[in-house]
Amino acid sequence: MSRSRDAVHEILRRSESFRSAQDIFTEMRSDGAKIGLTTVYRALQALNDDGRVDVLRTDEGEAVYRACASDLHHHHLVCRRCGRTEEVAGPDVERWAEAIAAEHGFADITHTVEVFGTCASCTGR
Amino acid sequence: MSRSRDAVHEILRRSESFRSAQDIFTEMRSDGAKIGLTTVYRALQALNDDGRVDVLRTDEGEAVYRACASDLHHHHLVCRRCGRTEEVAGPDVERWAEAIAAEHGFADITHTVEVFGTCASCTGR
DNA sequence: ACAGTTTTGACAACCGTTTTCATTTTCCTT
DNA sequence: AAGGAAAATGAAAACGGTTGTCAAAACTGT
Ligand SMILES: [Mn+2]
Ligand SMILES: [Mn+2]
Ligand SMILES: [Zn+2]
Ligand SMILES: [Zn+2]
Repeated sequence: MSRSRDAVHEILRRSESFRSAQDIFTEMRSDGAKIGLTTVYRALQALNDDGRVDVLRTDEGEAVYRACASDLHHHHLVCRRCGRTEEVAGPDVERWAEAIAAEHGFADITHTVEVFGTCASCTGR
Repeated sequence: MSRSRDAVHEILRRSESFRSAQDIFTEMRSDGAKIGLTTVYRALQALNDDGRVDVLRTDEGEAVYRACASDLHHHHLVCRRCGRTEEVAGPDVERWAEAIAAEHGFADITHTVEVFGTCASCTGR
């Protein structure tokens, strides 16, 4: 797997915010690329397995993807209006998750933390 | 809306962990209740609107529900093995979310924080 | 060039959720 | 109690995102 995986990754790297599979598919097609929706899904899934993209679920249950800017563990601050996304580090949250888990006897911890809000430029309008 | 909403709420209150709509529907039917899947979905949605149940999405995108033990804002510590769930308060996380959002000029903040791990009794085996 | 392997994409199948709509139940006014 | 408006219900169809199928196409090394 390589040709189309790179193409999908490239789209994601050029994107400002999270994108859905269908969304990516549509853009590639209208750019003249001859790619199938299935392949887009496969590429996204492979990229995610390799830790090169983050995936998160919208409240409506759609999976949206974004190329990670940093290789390190991080979280997201997403504008619910325009989709703009900041990657933020959260040492405090990490510690909290570990502590609260230990306190309840839970091991082998992972966590999901997403913050949603209205970004500065969207607040103005 | 009332009869079936209460029934669904009751199922949830008796449950130890998060339950899916289909799951609840199956249990109610095999208990002899004459209820439709649609009504279960409507009940869950109403209960969630009223803040009486929490909903979260599994990694597979299925919505799972649980009656809130506390009326206050809280988060979840979920055993990925057996589904056991603890409700945990996180003043530190709340502060962190507010701070990180303000720092980036985001307003009108909400956040989702879920911690997954293996609970004490599941670790033993 | 050849055979073997991997990748691809049109299409169908899937699964959870929502919509539709006709029927039933509940509630309110006589 | 009777009648009628309003809300609730459920079977079935529609929907939307995702995954599976399978034959064709693109690579791989020899
Ligand atoms: Mn990221
Ligand atoms: Mn809860
Ligand atoms: Zn914005
Ligand atoms: Zn457990």
